[in-house]
Amino acid sequence: MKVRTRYAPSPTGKMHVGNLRTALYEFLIAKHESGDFILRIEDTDQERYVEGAVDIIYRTMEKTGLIHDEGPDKDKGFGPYVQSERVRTGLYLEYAKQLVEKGEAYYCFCDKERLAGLKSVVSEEDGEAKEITKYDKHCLNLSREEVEQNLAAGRSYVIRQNVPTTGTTTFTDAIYGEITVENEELDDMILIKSDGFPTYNFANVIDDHLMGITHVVRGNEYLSSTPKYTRLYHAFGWDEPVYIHCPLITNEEHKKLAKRSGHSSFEDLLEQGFVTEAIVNFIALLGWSPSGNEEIFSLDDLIREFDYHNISKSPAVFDMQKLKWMNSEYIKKMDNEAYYAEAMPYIDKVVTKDCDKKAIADLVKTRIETFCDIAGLIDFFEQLPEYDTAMFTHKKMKTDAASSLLVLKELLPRFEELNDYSIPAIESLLMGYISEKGIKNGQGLWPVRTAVSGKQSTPGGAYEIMSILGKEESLRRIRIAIDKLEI
RNA sequence: GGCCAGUUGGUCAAGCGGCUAAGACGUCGCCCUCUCACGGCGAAAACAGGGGUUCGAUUCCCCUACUGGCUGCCA
Repeated sequence: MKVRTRYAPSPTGKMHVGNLRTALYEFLIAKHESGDFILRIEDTDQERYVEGAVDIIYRTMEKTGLIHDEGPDKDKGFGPYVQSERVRTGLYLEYAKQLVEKGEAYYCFCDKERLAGLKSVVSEEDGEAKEITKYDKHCLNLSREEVEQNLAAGRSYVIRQNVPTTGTTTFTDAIYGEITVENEELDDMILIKSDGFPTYNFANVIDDHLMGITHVVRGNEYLSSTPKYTRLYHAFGWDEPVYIHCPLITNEEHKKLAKRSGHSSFEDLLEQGFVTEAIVNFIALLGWSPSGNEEIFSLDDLIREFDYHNISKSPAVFDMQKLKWMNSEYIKKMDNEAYYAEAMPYIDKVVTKDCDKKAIADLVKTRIETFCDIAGLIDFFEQLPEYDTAMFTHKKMKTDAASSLLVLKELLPRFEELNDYSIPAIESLLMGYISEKGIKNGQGLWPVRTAVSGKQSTPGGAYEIMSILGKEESLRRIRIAIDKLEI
């Protein structure tokens, strides 16, 4: 049987990394087996619907390369692929009625007030009070006539699943194995809401079946409601898909990754200067591990390597440090054209004067983890910072204020005469001077680099910096240094 | 509170009855070096606790602890 997976997001805002990982795994499972990957929009909750969220989903999937074979924009006959459109066909209600006929579901006319009366308050260990509701099957006792009357009278209703109060329900998850729960623990969940829309819990089962989905990937948080889905499949006489529940992704405090973490969404990460491929690579490895020791994977590599059986059971902390490392690996491997295109906007923001910005980009390439790091490294090209002459004293370089002053004063006229400020020309001038004086490289180069940058550490050395600054600015900075040192 | 699940170094993780318990990030040290990086080499660092089963448990079973999830006309 052909593998068919689906990514079924609710359009409620940004692309959470947990959702992105789910989409990625669904995509990889399908593509690993040359199967179909379907996009279905689950917008059954109009209250949470966010304008533009669907576009974010499209954009993210395209940018990350998770291209779907079927979806709202690529109807292959299983559509519509948007649940609100499916509601209009009346299909969910039809299926719900089938269950009512079978005694697996029932109409419920209870109002909010009665439901509220069912709540029992329980106090958690941390002192917080929690309300718990379990429906008491009150409306299950309604006779067929009473139901008909209520319906005819236009009373507001929902349709609930009828779960037996005895026995157990068992399902199998590909990661967690066999899980059995007491039916007593299962609430009669709502299938059709009073606004006529199906709940996620119901629509999800119907659509997965109708669309021929073979593997369902979703977060661990659905593990507890899966028995209810199993009952639904059984009630209809349908085969269940393979369930693949993924461990949660948490923040450093081991709490579910929340919006305020600042790196919870794909968009946040892009803003923070991360490369799309690195994000995808990193997320793939959160909760899944390949058979070998390799960690850098392109999407194609992942398709080849991915085996969902190796998904782990325990939650994974979203480790920014490792993402940064991985990002730096991707930056180092980028070809020049792509790298310049990405880096240039960040450089332009800091360096406004005319100079060889590609040279700046080159200097910074092996020194950044994210593109946002660029600004802090190259600010001195734009403007010589205020600095203290103590910086000229360096024990290991065997330099101090006096020796530096001497070096700079001797070098100044030579640089004034020099017209070719290319790296090789500057290098030969400096190295010529150093060997002529019989001093160590550091003794000659440290003062120059310091003078010309005004910083303790810089990307690149004296040659590179002077070459980028050009003759005029280099001389100006050397003279400033001399002035400072002479006081 | 109830139910479900999880627990290998700080983090991601391999392991699937017998190993000096991989690898990666991070940390630290050394080398390279005009600084910072890059690169190279190396070090420290882990099986939550207690019972079983077994000749032998990180691996299997039970209990405890801790963590997380669910307990919505949200998904």
